Amino acid sequence: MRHFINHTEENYLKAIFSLTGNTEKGVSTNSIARSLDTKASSVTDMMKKLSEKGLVVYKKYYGVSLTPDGQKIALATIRKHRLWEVFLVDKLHFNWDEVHEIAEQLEHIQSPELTNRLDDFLENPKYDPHGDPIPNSQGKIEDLREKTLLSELTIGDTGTLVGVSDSSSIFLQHLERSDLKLGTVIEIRNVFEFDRSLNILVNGDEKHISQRVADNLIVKPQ
Amino acid sequence: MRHFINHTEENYLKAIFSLTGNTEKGVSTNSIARSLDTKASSVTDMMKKLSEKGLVVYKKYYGVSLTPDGQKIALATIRKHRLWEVFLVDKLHFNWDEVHEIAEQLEHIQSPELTNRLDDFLENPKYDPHGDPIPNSQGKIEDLREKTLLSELTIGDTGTLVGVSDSSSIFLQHLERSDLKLGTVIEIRNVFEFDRSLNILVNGDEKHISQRVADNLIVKPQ
DNA sequence: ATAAATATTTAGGCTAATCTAAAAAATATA
DNA sequence: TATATTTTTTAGATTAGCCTAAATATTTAT
Repeated sequence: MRHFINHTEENYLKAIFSLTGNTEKGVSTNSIARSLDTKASSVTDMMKKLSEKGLVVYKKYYGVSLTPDGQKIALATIRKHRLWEVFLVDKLHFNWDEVHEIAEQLEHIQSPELTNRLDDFLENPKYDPHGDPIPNSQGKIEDLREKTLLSELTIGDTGTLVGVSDSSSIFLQHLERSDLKLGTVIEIRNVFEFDRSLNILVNGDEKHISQRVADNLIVKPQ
Repeated sequence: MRHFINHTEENYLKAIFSLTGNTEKGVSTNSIARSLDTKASSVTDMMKKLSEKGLVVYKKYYGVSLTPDGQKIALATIRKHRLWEVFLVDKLHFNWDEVHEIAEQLEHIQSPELTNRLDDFLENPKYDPHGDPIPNSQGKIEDLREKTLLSELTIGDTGTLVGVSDSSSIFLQHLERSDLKLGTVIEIRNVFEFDRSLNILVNGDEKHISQRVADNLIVKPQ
């Protein structure tokens, strides 16, 4: 039984997917509302609808989780989003901090054929411009990279920046000003106990970054 | 005063634009309804709305026409549609009969920057895969080609196929089967008075086509 | 010029997605 | 454990876009 999924439903499914993370238990109504900038009562309404469509498991007062079908749609949407981001950066030369809003629109274009051809055109990229892995056409995410947060490293350690946990343009622009891009090699020179801020060596220059920043940098240790 | 224009409104404006053609007078409610596959009463509702937004001139019972603002939006939408069609055919290798539906979705993506960068990426094409001219970023259509319908030519005349009046996939697939693509040179060998059907020479082969087909082929005479 | 046919608008409803405010359930606290 | 706080759901409205059926205006035909 084929369901037609719209824009709005895709956004709800995507939000539930990312809020679920690795945890087992259901996602709260409030957290979904916060993440989609809407009200809890609207979320409740939508959960009833998605539940009837068999895309989420919803029990009153107990939060929601995705069914396999719901997960498939969420992953397909994420796949589209990330592929379009690659297109925007690699082909149209947008900066990595400019692509999110546009990809939010493009991710809702319905045409599996388009998505797969785009994937081929881009030469089947494995990661988007923020280092997030791109699900394959089966919806599977294969991310074999060894990675940790920069804030987990200690003095003397070196890592290559392979991703960011926060893709907001304000954060990405902040990184640019510190010369930090994907692929940049970072060495920890000092960690200050007081506020957990750090001195790092980037392209031969020593810089000072806050814990907040270090917490959002994903690195491959060397 | 910046107005937010959505998907639906863009479709109405586009429909009015193409129904207007070169004529002076307003477009009828019924024709808009037919072209958008909706009801006349829905059109009336929308005309009131668009009229309040200053995008159409609407007087009860007298049909509608676009204001300069409305025309600008219609042309911007057409520009996006045609650029995306070029992308789909030239870069993703879709056939010219497969791109319309997808472009109908892509044309609503809101980002002037995206449109202009796409234009540059495609090397500023002047025509889409069906030979329709692409408005520039100012919304101006510059089509200096001398052209007529194939059905206007007479025996012995030769023309190059530069466009089609009907972009439906059924028609385009029909053309493919007769070896007719943009750029194909066509010579009129015979016109049959009875049904205005014709014999044409295409790539050294003589073919027979109906008047209906000839009426939808736009050629540059030689 | 009048009647018939056609086109358009109005009136009143429907659905999806949202909202606010009130009610109910779950959780935290004393 | 009883009460207070927080979270979630329900109830009832709202808006956009659409619909049908009825009313009205325009156009065509006699």
